[in-house]
Amino acid sequence: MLRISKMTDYATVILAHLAGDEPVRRTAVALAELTGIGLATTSKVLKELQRAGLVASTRGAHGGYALARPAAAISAADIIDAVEGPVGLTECATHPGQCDLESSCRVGRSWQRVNVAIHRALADVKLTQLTGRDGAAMPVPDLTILLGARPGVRVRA
Amino acid sequence: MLRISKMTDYATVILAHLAGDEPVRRTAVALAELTGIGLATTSKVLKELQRAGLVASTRGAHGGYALARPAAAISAADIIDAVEGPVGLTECATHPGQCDLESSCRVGRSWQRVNVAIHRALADVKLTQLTGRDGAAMPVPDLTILLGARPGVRVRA
DNA sequence: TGATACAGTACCATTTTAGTCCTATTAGAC
DNA sequence: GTCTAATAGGACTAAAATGGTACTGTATCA
Ligand code: FES
Ligand code: FES
Repeated sequence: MLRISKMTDYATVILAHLAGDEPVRRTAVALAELTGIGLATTSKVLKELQRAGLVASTRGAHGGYALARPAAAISAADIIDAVEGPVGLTECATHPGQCDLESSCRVGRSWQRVNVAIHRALADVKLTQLTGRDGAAMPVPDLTILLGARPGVRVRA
Repeated sequence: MLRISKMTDYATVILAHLAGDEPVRRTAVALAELTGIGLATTSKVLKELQRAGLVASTRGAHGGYALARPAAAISAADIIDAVEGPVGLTECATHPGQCDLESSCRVGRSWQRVNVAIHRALADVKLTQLTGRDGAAMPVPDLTILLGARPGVRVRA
């Protein structure tokens, strides 16, 4: 099945430790100890998250990292995009026209649609849900794979 | 974003060429020519598809491959599983208990649920839809990410 | 029995991933 | 000011996954 990278998993774990009940600021060292992930790696991940704007950093003494926005406003899709970059579901999807098979292949577009559908689904999964601290059964994101829809026939967006 | 492997894309292209209006049987060589994929690679993919039970093979003269079931009964999930194996979304998901971080990490389970949700979504996307030969806007799989649901609270399954 | 076509698998090259390390920069404390 | 705690940004390496090829064996049919 589809796979998220280890780094993305790390990122989630780290973010979860920053998503306390009120906003906390923690140093990379502290987070490394809390999570059990190697310091260097923790640091690397945090830098990526900061570049992507998911965490805010402060340098110098008493510095550290904190969530840039509330946990409820950070989605699984955000995390994945931050760590893994915006690579598409298929290779052809990202560089259209580059693929040799494109002539005999009517498949690319479809995968691409699956792609956005999944992405959209993941965008509805918030960090609060990933950490499990989100209380009772929440309003379920009514996600609909719109693969079948002809272009423009947006179904239940 | 999440990525399917090139091999999976190949598989889809190949399957698409087997999914004519009525069941066709084609040799690996023919499929390689039709699709533009290298013969060796085509062959490899076909073997995997046959092991997974998606295509049926006949050996010897006049042999070849054909779909093992109607295109409408083959899903994107089937294809991915066949080619990429049953690896989970996270590493921890597949070998529970193996992960060092498992103590400080309450994330694994959640990803796993995301995993099954996506898998379920992909199971509703049929080969007919991937090839685009499925006529008008089809009944949309009413897929629901059930991440928020507490265990047992199955939402709109 | 020979030709055709699949089955299995071992193999290699390339790319991607995971992880480390080093240097620069910023902020605060004394 | 300058020392120290912390992040920023890379370069770099080792290990694994991926994509692709080749070879050997086996089944089927004319
Ligand atoms: S394989 Fe590249 S466009 Fe379909
Ligand atoms: S990282 Fe392995 S269980 Fe969460």
